[in-house]
Amino acid sequence: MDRASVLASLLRRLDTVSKLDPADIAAIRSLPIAVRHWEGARAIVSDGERPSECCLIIEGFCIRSKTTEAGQRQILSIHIPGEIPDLQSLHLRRMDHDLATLVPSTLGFISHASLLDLTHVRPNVADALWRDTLIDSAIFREWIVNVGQRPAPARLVHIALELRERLLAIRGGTAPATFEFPLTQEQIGEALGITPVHANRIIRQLREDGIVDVSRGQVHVLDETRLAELAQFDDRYLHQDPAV
Amino acid sequence: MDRASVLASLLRRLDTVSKLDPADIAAIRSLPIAVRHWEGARAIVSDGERPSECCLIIEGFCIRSKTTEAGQRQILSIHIPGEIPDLQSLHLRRMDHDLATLVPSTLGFISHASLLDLTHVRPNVADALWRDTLIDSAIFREWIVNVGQRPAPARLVHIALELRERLLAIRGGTAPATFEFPLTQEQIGEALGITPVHANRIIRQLREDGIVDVSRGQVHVLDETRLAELAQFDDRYLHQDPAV
DNA sequence: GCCGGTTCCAAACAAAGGTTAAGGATAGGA
DNA sequence: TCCTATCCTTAACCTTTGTTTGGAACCGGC
Repeated sequence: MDRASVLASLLRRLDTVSKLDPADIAAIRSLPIAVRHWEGARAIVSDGERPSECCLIIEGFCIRSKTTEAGQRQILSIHIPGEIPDLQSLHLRRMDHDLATLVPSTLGFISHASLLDLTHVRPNVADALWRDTLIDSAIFREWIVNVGQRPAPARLVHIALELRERLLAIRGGTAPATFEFPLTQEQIGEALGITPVHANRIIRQLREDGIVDVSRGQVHVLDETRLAELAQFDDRYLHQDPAV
Repeated sequence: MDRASVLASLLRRLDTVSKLDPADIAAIRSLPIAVRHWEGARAIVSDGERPSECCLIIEGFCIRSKTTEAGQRQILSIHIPGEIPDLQSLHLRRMDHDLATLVPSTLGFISHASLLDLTHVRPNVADALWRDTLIDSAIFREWIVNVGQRPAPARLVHIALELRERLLAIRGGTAPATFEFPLTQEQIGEALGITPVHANRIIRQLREDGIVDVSRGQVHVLDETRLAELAQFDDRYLHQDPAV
């Protein structure tokens, strides 16, 4: 995925509901972006830092996480191309969590200065970016429900289906039976609030039950019907549809 | 707490970092607000609805929650006077969760139209409100960590200390040993992702251990030192200090 | 082709939390 | 005053998840 098509997917997302006019789109397109490559499993910005730029994912996967004083890490969200996972740093100067790559990635950095400038000159763009951070927030809410209320197997498949849905939104097409899910079992545990040993247990169980196979960084859906029944996934909280 | 002082506490919060000028403040003060009284434990806006106004809490306590298909409720956040718990509805048309009062409350309703208008005319105000929703988001992140990583007793005291800290920010003074915490044990369970029976168990244990007494809608701190040790509460994620 | 690290897998046992069930306290209304 | 509803409390038992541990498989670098 190159820079042009990533900007396209960013623009597509921003354009839902908020009606950007051609000048808004041109202004976003002409934002200065510094493209850099990043190794896998490397920090982009860390808890406590004060970044001066935001990071657009052009290619790859990133995660946000927080580590407790006791040293336990909780993964907060998974991010895909076309997203700006640290947009909040535009108005929250000091990072309260970590952002890191999951796999080797191509990132585009946009300075806070140019983004702030743009939002002040073009209220439509400000609304669209604001809305994007609000969807981020809606995903956090569902993540709380997931970790707080669902049993571990349902937690795993819910997160997997959310990721598939979001990949679909930027790539188009129909829901694939196999898709990328580049987390180790340890990271899956950190996302679900369980130990890696237990993550292994439920992954094995889901495979044996013929529902889904999570392995080697991929998800293979084995039984779409039972998967849907288990996950109880309803995509309304992603606010993808501009009509509603 | 009357309307003027609530607007004052709202303004104080919005004014951190974002530098509102006198005209911005005057514009916020002259927003049309419809004040209404609400019973306790009543819905304000519900999942799926499309509200046309936002709700400023003038007096009382509110909570946001989501209910799964299986009928389990997860409380997502607790809100206090001076906050606008459904500000996100300004750009996310359809509610993806419920907002309800916890106790009898006085609410001030502000139309989306007048708020949108204000943000378009005054970029400073837009930034301040945007920032407010980003802090909301930061609190969700910490809530995920709480539910995902901490054992149940630490979860409870962490939430209690967060609430005390936020009450302090609007009321001023020093941290009180006793403060309001108007949740039943069932609601505490819904907030922490545990059953009411287990909530009762840990509350009793914390009381027996002489750490904290949670009862009759109040928190009484018995041992500030051991409480802090258990909660591992660090208020940085609340982004209250304009200097950092 | 070997080596050291990571990841995955698995079993036995321990602890935390869920379930069910039932009695007791409290407060407002008839 | 009694009645009723809600909340709190407790106990016994069961299920899920954590802990500890060890081994197998895989992979990149030498």
